[in-house]
Amino acid sequence: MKPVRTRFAPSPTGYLHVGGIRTALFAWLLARQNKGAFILRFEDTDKKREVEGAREHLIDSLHQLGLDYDEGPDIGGPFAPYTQSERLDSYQKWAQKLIESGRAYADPYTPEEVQGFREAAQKAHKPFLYRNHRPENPPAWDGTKPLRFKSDPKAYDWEDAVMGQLHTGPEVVDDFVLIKSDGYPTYNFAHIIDDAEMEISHVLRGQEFLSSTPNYLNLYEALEVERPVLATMPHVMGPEGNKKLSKRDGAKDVLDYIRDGYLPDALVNFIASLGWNDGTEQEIFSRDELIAKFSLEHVHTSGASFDERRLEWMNGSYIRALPLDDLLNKVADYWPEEVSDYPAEYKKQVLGLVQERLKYFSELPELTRFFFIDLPVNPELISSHKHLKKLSIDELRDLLQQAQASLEASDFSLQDLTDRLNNLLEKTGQKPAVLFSLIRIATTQSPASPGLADSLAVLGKETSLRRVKAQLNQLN
RNA sequence: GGCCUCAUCGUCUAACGGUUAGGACACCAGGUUCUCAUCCUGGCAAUCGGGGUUCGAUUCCCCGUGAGGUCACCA
Repeated sequence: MKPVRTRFAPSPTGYLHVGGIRTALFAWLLARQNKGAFILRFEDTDKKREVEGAREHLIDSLHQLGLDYDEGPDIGGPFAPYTQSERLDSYQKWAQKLIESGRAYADPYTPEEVQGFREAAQKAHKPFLYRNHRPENPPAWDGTKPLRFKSDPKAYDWEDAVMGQLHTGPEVVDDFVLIKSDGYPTYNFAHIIDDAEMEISHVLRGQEFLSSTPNYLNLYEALEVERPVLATMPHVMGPEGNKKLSKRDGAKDVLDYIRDGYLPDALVNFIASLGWNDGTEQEIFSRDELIAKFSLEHVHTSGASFDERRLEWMNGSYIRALPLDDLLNKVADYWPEEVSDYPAEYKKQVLGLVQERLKYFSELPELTRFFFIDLPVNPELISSHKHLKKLSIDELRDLLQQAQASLEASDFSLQDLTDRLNNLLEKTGQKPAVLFSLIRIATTQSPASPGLADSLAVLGKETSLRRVKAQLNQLN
């Protein structure tokens, strides 16, 4: 059995969105499952489209998600270099071989002439086939013209590890460009050569390459190289569900999710669940489980649309499962600015109270700000409260003064606070919905907070009473 | 337009000829001494349409319909 070697081969033209990273994830899972190798390769044969900094960005994305690769542009490997623009000699060598065997020829037409053929085909509502215009006596290839593949059109039946048995007729095989007039190979040529030279065993890629696969099969034959296992991934669709997820339509950079405080494991779990499932009702998979259970046979053939709410839920569930100390480390950069003077122990207590409310880390400031600063008294919170708005100022003040008196005598242990709050309910004859809401608003000045006794215990006596007093001043 | 692929709740999906078509997200209602959240309980909600094959079709076949992809010197 040949070793499993998979690759992720992006072009450095931008960032990775969820759809793009999924192909990388599946290739990575397959490699790890089989104790094989996962390879990163840059396909930078279109210099015009290249984006400054994209390489670093792509590498960072893989690192952040924990998709480690064994060979790549920055770490080298037995088949280096792993950047196509540094492998031009290889493409030249294989191109020569095709020329010698009569399977490649120089394209004598100008781009305008080819464009003319294309438009004529379009007008006639027929697919464009260059080979219908194949020149009878092409000039020798001097490198200034495109080099085209001389295809051998025929029908193909082949097995795709995901799609199953596939069939196409000869009408889809064409004379595509191998090497452009600028000397760089096309993707269609370069990736075939690289995959062969790098001994890639499984090629995973998106459905957009399905129609060109027969061309690749034709080229494999002409090159006399063995073809790898082909596995075609369905598209990840946008939230509308009707369009391939794309940067154009605002698909988010996976690094943005990391920045917003999504956990890599949650992202990986979520992305894997888009188009793959182990056949059971399991939803949450650890990374090790994914490696153990992944299989191409269970990758779906239909596209899945990306629902961010489901990702939020999943991330929240990962956050809740985290030991508090781990969570504390991970959220270190997400606290509100006002946090600087507070000791780690205090932050940990606060975090313990909001852990189950956190869907992603960047929510932390809005959830915890009142633990660190006195927010200005906001009369709206009472005037728009469904119970409190019915009470008079005098009633509100009276209730709050009773609470103040009791809290002044408290040691602010959670137990004592709980007892006192219960006593206050009895003494005032008020429902929690009234009394607790009032104290909660006074001490947090926020529409929502963790439980009252918990919050008071963490805030401490001095802060709590200071805020009660501020609220009382406002009620006078 | 040609070719290719796909089709179960709004969304992610389970059911590889026999189930009251299951789970999860979202949503709604109730419970957990207040809010938000967690947790628990309950609810809403799907096999695109039409033909076959079969004792029996979500499942197999055909035809429609719909969706996506592709037809570049982009990948």
